[in-house]
Amino acid sequence: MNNAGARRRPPTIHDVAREAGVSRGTVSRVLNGGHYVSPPSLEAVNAAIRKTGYVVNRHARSLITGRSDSVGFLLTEPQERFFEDPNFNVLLRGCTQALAAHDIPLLLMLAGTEDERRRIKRFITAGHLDGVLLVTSHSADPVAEELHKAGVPVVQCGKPMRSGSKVSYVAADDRDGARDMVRHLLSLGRRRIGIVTGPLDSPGGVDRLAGYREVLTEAGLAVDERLVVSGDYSRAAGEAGTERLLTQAPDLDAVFVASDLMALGALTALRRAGRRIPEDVAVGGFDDSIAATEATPTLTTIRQPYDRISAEMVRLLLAQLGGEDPAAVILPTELVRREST
Amino acid sequence: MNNAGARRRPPTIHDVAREAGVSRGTVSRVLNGGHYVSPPSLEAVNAAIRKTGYVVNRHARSLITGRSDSVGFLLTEPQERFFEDPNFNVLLRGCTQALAAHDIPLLLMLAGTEDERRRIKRFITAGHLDGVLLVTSHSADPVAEELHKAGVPVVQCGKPMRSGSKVSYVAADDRDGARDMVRHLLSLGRRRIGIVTGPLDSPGGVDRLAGYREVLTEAGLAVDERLVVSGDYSRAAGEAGTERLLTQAPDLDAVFVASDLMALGALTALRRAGRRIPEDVAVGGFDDSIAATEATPTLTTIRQPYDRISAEMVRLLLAQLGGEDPAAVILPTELVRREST
DNA sequence: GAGCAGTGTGTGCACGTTCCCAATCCATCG
DNA sequence: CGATGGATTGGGAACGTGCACACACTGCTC
Repeated sequence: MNNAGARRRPPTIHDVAREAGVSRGTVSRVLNGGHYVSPPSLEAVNAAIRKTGYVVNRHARSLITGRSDSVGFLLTEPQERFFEDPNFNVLLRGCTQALAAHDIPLLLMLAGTEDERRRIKRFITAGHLDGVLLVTSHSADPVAEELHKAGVPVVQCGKPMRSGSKVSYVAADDRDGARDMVRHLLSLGRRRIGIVTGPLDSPGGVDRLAGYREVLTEAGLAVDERLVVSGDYSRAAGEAGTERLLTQAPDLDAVFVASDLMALGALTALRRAGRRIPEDVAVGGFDDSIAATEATPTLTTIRQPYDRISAEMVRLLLAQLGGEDPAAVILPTELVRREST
Repeated sequence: MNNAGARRRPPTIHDVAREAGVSRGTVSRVLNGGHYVSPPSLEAVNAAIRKTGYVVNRHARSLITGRSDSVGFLLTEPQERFFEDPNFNVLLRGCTQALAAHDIPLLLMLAGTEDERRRIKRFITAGHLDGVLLVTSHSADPVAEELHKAGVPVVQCGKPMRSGSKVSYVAADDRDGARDMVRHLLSLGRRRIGIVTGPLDSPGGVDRLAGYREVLTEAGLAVDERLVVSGDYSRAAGEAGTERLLTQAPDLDAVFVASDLMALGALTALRRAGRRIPEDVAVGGFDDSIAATEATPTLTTIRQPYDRISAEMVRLLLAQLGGEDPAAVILPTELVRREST
């Protein structure tokens, strides 16, 4: 007889208690920190756990504690963006690993359509999740606020649009990063610096543009509005935006593109227009995603510390679960110089 | 007073029963299919559910049913590959959505290191998951077999290495796809066709190579071993492999590269060697990933129906959960012609 | 030696659900 | 008219755990 496939009934806390010669209560105490347990009991229980192969039943525990000991990773973004943009993956992996270190499973929730959003919102507010890590690039999204209002701990990636919001978030210092890049371009002697911005309904997009304006003004250069076009971080937008720039200001000698993915599009557009990079036009990106090193030429960019961002998101969420108040973390960026400037 | 953040106690099945004027049992029956419930009761219960906003407590349910009503998506792959290869994302999204349609949450588990593998294996075999969707590109991986032996339903993406295995899997018809591509290259008049294979410890890699050999032999061409090098689906391997090909067989006029990602590397290597694509060397990829359309020139490739693959994986898993036996599904591929040939 | 504080241990209850069995109702049949 | 049986309903028990409480024991103080 082949009985592979027949799952045996897993050992319970009772089995462990019997094996160790103690009561359920003592086993439970060992499982939850080991306070008020004598050394002999502790040892006996641990031995029994090893022997029986006991693993706590999370459902029974959750039923009584009211916690689920799991968190959700919510991505509210059109589906194509998820494939196209490697940054989501980096964040997803970072969060998964940071949580794994705490033995907390991560539930992946993709809310592309309005229908999915509704379903997911109901799932979360039903109390099936202790908290939510939220990733979205158009931060006007009300979902963070809604979940927070419903009493669900949330940490958002990127600054929320509404300034009065009490939602936790982790973001890179967009404005400072933009300043660094534009100063770098100026230091190369470039004076006609264009910009393809991020979405201007998000603080990330707004702040990068603000840094650009600030440095130019500071350098005594008037901001020429023909050098400013807006995009949405996608590759296609980078290409289209750069084409507009070339039309509006054919004399540009540098472009600051607010995401690496858009910068790839910019390279395509510039090459098609016969401009050499970086000789004719220097190109600066933002993110330092995997795309930056794979591009030809490799891309000078502003590095966002994604590994730290995901680690901080998890840290803030766990802190909230521990009763602390929501908080904000701004992380520094760094200029990475490569061939495109 | 601001009491946002105070989660109210959610309504239970008792509340619904009281509201509807029936017993818990009746509510439970409505929740689980509505058999043996009179129309008036059914209506009353549904009204009460709407009124109270009741959502079933999955933990309490799982505790008694022994099911968790959630499945895991397990990726056993070095971490970099997860970022680099867009195909994983496509699969991940496909599975998430197919499961969402059944209201089944997906837990993401990334097993890059040996330590993570152990932790995850313990988690799964502890019964916290009803089943596992497994994605790996080196299918010699014993984890599928192990989980299956432990009684956990598994569906693997890609054919397992061990032929005696009873593990469910979904795969594209690798051999047939390879045949189509090589026939296509032959039809263009190419006669010195190189190949950069996938990992040869996986059926996918082996089968694509087999298809290549088969068509060449069928066409009366001897297989020149200098035209065969092996890779691992990564971009870097594609570049290195193509360089080796150019050294071993400088007269090649086409390359069949066993993944689109490797094909990107091949384009780089060929361009560096001064070969025009497709005039001097035609390049054919495999996958039809997002990379294929973003490459310059765009890539002729063999389309793997990823959307159908993920849908079938979920279907097979749910079938197993319903008591059906493991099964295998092979899906047809399709040649997509673009600029590189 | 009684009282007390602190440590260690066992037990009953509750969490919210499903499952199972018994009870009831009603229509049909002999 | 009683028996039969299917449809419908209610309620007890159980799932495995954490928590509150009661109790036992120790060592110390007065």
